[in-house]
Amino acid sequence: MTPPSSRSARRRRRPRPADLKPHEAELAQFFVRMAGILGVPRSIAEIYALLYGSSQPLDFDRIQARLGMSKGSVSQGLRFLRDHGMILSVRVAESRRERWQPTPSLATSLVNLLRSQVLPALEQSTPSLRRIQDAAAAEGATPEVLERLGRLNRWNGRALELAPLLLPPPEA
Amino acid sequence: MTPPSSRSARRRRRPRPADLKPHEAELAQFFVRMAGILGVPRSIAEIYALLYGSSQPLDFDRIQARLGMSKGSVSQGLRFLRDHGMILSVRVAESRRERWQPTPSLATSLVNLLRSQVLPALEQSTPSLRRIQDAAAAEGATPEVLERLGRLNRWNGRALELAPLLLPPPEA
DNA sequence: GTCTTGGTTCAAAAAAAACTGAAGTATGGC
DNA sequence: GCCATACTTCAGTTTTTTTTGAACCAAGAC
Repeated sequence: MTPPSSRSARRRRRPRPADLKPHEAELAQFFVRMAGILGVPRSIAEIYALLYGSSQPLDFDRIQARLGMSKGSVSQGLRFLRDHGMILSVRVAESRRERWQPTPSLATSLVNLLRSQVLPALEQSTPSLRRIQDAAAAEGATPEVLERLGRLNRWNGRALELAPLLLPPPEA
Repeated sequence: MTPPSSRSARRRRRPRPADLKPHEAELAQFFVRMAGILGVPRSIAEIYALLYGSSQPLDFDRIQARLGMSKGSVSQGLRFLRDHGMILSVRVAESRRERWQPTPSLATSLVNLLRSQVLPALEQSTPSLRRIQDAAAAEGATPEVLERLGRLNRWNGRALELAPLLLPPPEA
């Protein structure tokens, strides 16, 4: 996104008082960059990266300590990741705390994430698109414009049909 | 994006002093929603939508007037769309002004857009990912973590190989 | 029941992105 | 060359998103 600002240039690294090893920091950087493309906040990407590179599940306090972020951010980040099926909690008998680890398939996680962003937009748009096409027709738009709008409509419909096949609904 | 804010909930419509017909406004809304997913600014989506629904190419001043946005935004928006191969200019003999219209294939436009966002991130990441994997191995990470990192690495490589096939390089 | 632990919530602060507009530049017409 | 038109640039401002942290709540231990 070169001109107005830039999704790529954005998220200029404000160094967080984190306590990560160099390769952990680099992994975080990678996930932050990728997440940026979809507009997922830095703090969430950092949490995921930490868990992704960790040999064992981590609990709330450890995550907060290693990343040096607020309780609020950790809580919201974990909620987001959990809701999108990107992390799982395991509980050990001795402790009341939940311990988190990444879901086995990153691919599935990404599809979940995309679905959750794209589908609602598509659904909201369906009736709109039809109205737009009708209005344009009624107003004497050129065949070329009508064809463009028609294609938009068909795409929307096909995308909605295909979506459920990608993965079982929300929780899966 | 439910918790921190939301890419979907964001871009709450601040009504612009625009002079669009109802169906044009609705089309703009559609493109703004879709663009939001990829983090493309509202003003850019509005310009594209206006051109997309227009029966003839429009010039700079007309775009500015219809959308009620600043010269700066129109200029930057057109640059972005042009640079990503999403619009084309036609010139008529009598006038010095450029007149803009959408590129024939929206699909191609979208692929361009994606490429321009994803590719640089992937390229930047390649050396990083290898270092991360090595560092983790050297540090005695579990086989599970090493496997995760390896998969990341392979994906990155495959994505980079595939990318050039999607479409001829930058300008095309 | 009451206390402690393990979080969640949300209003306010901070940071980042997007937009504006006035000043600047480039190109065509003369 | 000189002027006017047609943009482009970018510092400053506005808007939106993200983060913080203190107050709150819930569940298990006692």
